[in-house]
Amino acid sequence: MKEFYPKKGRVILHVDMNSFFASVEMAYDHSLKGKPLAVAGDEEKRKGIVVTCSYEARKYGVKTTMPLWEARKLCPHLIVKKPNFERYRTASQAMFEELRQISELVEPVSIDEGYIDITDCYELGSPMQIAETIQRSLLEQLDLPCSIGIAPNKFLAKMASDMKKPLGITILRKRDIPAVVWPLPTIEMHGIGEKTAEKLKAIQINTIGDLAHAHDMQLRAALGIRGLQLKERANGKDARPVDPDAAEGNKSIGSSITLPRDIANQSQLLSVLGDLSKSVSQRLKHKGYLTKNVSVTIRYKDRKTISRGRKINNPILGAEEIFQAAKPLFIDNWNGNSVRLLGITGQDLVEEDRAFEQLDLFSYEKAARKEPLYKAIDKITSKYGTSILQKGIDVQRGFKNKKM
DNA sequence: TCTGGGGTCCTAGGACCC
DNA sequence: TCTGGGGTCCTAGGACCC
Repeated sequence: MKEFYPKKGRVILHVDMNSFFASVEMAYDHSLKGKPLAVAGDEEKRKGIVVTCSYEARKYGVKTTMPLWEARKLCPHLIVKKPNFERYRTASQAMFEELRQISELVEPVSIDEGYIDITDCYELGSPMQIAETIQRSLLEQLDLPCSIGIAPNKFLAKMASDMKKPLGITILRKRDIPAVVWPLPTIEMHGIGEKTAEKLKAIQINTIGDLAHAHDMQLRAALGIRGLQLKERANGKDARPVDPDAAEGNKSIGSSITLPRDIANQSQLLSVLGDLSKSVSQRLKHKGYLTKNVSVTIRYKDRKTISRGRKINNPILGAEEIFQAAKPLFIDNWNGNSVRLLGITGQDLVEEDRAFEQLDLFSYEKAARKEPLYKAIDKITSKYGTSILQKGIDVQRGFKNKKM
C-alpha cells in the first residue's frame, strides 16, 4: 500500500480528454467533425455497444454502453466506427508526452485521463494559464479536445474536470465545496456507483453534502471502512500524491470474449478457451510477464457470471501451459448451460527477469535429473527468455554441487 | 431479442500455522 | 479437558472505473 504524505498548498490538474475515441477518429478524418459519431463494436458479433460517442450524438440522447440499435433509434443518421485501439493508444502516448512538457509529475490514470502536479510550476504562469496552455497545445498539436480541473488535490481536480465539458477549465477551491460539490447527488461522486448510492439512499444520504456530514458509525455500518474514506473525500480531503509510477506494471492480464452466439457445446467452448490462452500468452510475452495464477470466467446466457482460479507453483507464459491450467478449471466448474462469455486472466504476475527466482526446488531437481544440464537450461531459457540465463546457470550449478 | 472488454481494489471466509 | 488469538495465504466475488 502507498504511503500518503499530506502536503500543503498543492496544485493538481486533472486532464480528461473529451469523448476520446470519437475525437481521435475525427482527428484522423476531418469529414466526421461536427457529426453524430459513435465508436462501437460489431452488432453481428453481439458487440454493438456504444463505447464512446461525440457530443453531437449525445444531443440525441446517445450514451456510452447503450446498445447500437437503441442509439440508432434515437439518432437515425448516427455514424458508427469500429474501435481502433492501436490508434487510440498512439494518440494517448502523444497526449501524455504533451503533458510531460509541463511537468514530469504526470500520473496516467487511464488511456484518456491523468493528473499533473503543478505545485512547483509557478514560473510557467498561474494554474489557469498553465491549464489553458495544455488545453490549447492538445488541440493544436493533436486536434484533441480536453477538459481540465484545477484543485488542491486529486479528488477535487477530478470532480472539477467533470464540471465543464467539452473544452472546459474549472477551478475548485476548498471554500467552493459547500456551494459546488455538496448539492450534487452522491452518484456524481467519483468512487460511488449505483450500488453504493442505493445503500446511502437507504440511510437518507442523498447528496454529497449529506455524506460529508454523516455519522461515522452509520457509514461504517452501511459501507464498512470505505464509507469513512468517502466521507473524507466528500469533505474535500485527499492526500494521495500524484505518482508518475503508479500505472507502472500490470497486476493482471486477461482476455475475454462475448461469443457471437451462446454455446453449450464443450469442444467448441474448449476451442475458444484455446484461442483465449493464445491471446493471454501473447500479451504476457509482449509485456514481459509470467503468471502464477490462471483464472477462468464463465458468463452464462442469463448473465450470471462465475470465475474460478488456481495458483500455480511455477510461473508460466506459454499458450499451451495456460490452456492446460484453464481447461480443468473450466471443465470442473462449467454447469453445462449455454455460455455467453468466456475469459482467461493471468493474475499474480511475475516480471520475466525475476521468474527464475520463483521456480521451486522441485523444478530444478526435475530439470537436472532428467536431462543433461545444458538441455535443462535450454528448456528453461526458451521458456523464460535468455535474460535470465546467467542467473539460471548459477542456480543450476549451485543445485548440482549440493547434490554431489 | 438490451447490457463489451480491459482493468483495480477490497472484503470475507476457510485453511493452516504458531 | 478445553479449546485463545494473531497472522498469512488462498479463493471467490462484489463494486467501481474508463
